[in-house]
Amino acid sequence: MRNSSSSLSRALSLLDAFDKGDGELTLTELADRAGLPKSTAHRLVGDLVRWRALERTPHGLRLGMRLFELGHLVPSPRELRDIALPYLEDLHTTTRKTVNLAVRDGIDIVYVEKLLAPNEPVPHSRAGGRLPMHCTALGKAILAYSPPALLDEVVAAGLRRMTPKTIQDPRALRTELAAVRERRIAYDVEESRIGLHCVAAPLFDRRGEVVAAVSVTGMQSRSTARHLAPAVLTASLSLSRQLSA
Amino acid sequence: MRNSSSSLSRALSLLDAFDKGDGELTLTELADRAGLPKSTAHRLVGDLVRWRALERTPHGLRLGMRLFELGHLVPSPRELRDIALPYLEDLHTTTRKTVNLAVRDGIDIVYVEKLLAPNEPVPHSRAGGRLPMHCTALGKAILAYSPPALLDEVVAAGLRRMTPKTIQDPRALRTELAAVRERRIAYDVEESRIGLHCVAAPLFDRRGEVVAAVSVTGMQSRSTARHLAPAVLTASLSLSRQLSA
DNA sequence: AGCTGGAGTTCCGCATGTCGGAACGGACGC
DNA sequence: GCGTCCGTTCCGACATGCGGAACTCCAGCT
Repeated sequence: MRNSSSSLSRALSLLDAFDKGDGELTLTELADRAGLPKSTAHRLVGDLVRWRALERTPHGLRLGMRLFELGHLVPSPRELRDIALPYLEDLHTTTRKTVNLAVRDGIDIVYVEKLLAPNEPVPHSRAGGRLPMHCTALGKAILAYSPPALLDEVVAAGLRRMTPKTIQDPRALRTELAAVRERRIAYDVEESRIGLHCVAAPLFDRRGEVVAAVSVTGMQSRSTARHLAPAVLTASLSLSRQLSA
Repeated sequence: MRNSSSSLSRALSLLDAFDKGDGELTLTELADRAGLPKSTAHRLVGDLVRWRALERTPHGLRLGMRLFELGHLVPSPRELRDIALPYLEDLHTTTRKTVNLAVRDGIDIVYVEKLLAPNEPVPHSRAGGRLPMHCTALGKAILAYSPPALLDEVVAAGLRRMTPKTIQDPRALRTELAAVRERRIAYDVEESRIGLHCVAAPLFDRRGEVVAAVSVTGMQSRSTARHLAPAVLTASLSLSRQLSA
């Protein structure tokens, strides 16, 4: 098995152990999660700490500043964010809601930027966070304009149920996406989290391919969501034009 | 030499090759920068691509989304940012200037968050960016309240000249830091970039140790900088109190 | 076309660096 | 003072990473 054999991929599996929530792990926990013998983990961790992918704390290990730095250098989200930020801010000040920018990554979306609504408490997603496409407005906006093969992938991976309202039937998802194409707007009606509504619109690059989506979220009713659709759509059109320049 | 011998550190040196500006490199460039034979680089890159630390593009390789994700999970900046954001926003709306939050990393500061002034063009630093401590208000604010050994390290590393006004004399730096301690405010008068003024104040955790600093920047004159000092100081005190909770 | 330079990829034998069980040592907390 | 769970060290066997060299492919010249 070429996959887990190389010492590099063993080391990377150590880093993977951190994306399930907890910010701090002991060496033993780390070795267990990564499925490595303690002594192997120990040696690899030594290198990772030296490079500052990991940091030692009094009680264990956690991800280090080097990863923070590199994460901010990743070109695809960085360039998109730099262009989009002014538009997102406009949307934020006019709607006074939480504004999101996300890109596709495999069959998920990854949040690139999130401008929080003033009073809102902790959101359930964050910049750098990942959610499935089928249950988010952002994801559906992107999926609706992607090649059909992507939808097949999403369906094949299974439409995981996040709330009682999550779309789980592939046929229902198909007709939903057709509706999205008609409006150029996608909704999420408590499909990723109960109580959460969201309106999103796709963003296209100069080749006319979907690369990302914008959304406004955090409202309580379906009707306010509909009410905000024009603002989101307008922002998405301006931004797509900017991305084509 | 244990350092460059392990295959893991070779792989990490490939990632290091990206932090000098350019977002996209060819395999050969990458191998050269990392000082590795092409065939070795090729094999390692294969693993990194599989893990999505790197992505292949038509013309080369660039940092991948996995690093973006992990970068946002790094606890120390993340937790600080989450707590500080509301205070930064207050400072931003009241001053209408660019607001920065940075932590110390070795003898540099690393920007954790940056709220841009509305009209300002491209700033010279960004979230995830790194600058020396001795030539920035943020750095001096942190350095002034750090153990003396740190100052020695900074001096030993050499006070690199960024502009004609950069402090290069260790004695001058010492007296400057004493002044910072007296005011609880640090200034940067075109010491990191000509035309750029900055006011910063330190942030303390519950143990009374400096962990970070806030600043307001982007003004043209020394007097407006002085004028904004009370706002920065107030924000830093509130924030320090919050960090102690 | 034909050539040339530089890109990425493949091959394969050598030996180097990795593997991991097991044993050690230290810090808690019961 | 005893058990437990942590991190660290050791070392022989061996698997794996190493990298020079050779190959292919494409783009741009002449």
